[in-house]
Amino acid sequence: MLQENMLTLPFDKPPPTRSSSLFRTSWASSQLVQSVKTEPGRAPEESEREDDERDGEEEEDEEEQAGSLKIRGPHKKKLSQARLERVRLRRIEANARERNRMHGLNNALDSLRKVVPCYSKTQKLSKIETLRLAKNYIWALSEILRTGKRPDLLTFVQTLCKGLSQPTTNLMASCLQLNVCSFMSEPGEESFSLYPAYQYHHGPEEVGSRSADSGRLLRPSGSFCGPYKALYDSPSPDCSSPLDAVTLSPPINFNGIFALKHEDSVDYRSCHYGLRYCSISQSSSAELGPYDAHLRDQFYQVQEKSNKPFQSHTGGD
DNA sequence: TAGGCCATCTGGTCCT
DNA sequence: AGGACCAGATGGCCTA
Repeated sequence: MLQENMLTLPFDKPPPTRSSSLFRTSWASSQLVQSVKTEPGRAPEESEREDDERDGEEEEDEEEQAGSLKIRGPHKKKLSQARLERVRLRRIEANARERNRMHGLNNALDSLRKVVPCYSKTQKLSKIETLRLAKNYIWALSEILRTGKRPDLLTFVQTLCKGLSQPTTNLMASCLQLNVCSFMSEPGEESFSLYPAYQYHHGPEEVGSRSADSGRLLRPSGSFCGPYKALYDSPSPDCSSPLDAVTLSPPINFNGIFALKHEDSVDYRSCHYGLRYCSISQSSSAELGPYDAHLRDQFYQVQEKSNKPFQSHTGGD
């Protein structure tokens, strides 16, 4: 009965390997089944329950044989063999349901991953990063609706990256075909962080007040602020959770340089936002909506600004 | 090797 | 009673 239950685990997955979850599931189930079959090496609590159960049966037998009730004070209710089996079976079924439930949750997260602006089949966002990015994305879009202004591309990216880890931010940059190029900081040279959330936690008056060589200069380059500045003037969604502030990764410090990414480490075809720019770059303005055309223009502007220092940097060598 | 991420198991709680 | 949901514990895998 238990064996049968184990074999009908509701998975529609490839054959189990040692590293697959199905393998682990089957293994865990078989372990449990084995423990039910009172194999040696079973968990202590299992054997304890078996002992309780034996004791219970013996006591019941004694009572039946005596033909009278013996009052021995309060004692815990012993489970019959059949009931014990039922409890264990229910536990196995509950485990299967729980697995299904979590699979459903993961499927929903996968769906979410596909609609946030950074989707890569090869480098999946973690659950927490997916949720954070989705929150930022919703917030950014709602700000666009609220202000009715077109976003500055770089600021939009910064907004999306609020509170995200550095690897995720880098992935975002890759998805947007923007590569974070870190150059040697020069004294007095302005740099900015991809983490505007950080500035919120310190208040606007502190923005830009830190020295560049501290690696924490927070003010974005003014030329990139543009119409999307309204986003900075609004409360950050990240302010709601103190935990977010605590767990916020250190801001990336670079000199405000983005450059086109040439390596193909990310599946751009499946990249939601990147695809937009890929397709935009191959279209004429007439084929684009006003918003797409605007974004494309901004993208080119950022590209130009980004490549300038890069070219001068590499050209100087 | 430590830390992050993940899947799974498990017991508790709440609801039907 | 049983299912859904939740959070803690645990162990495996992967990467820096």
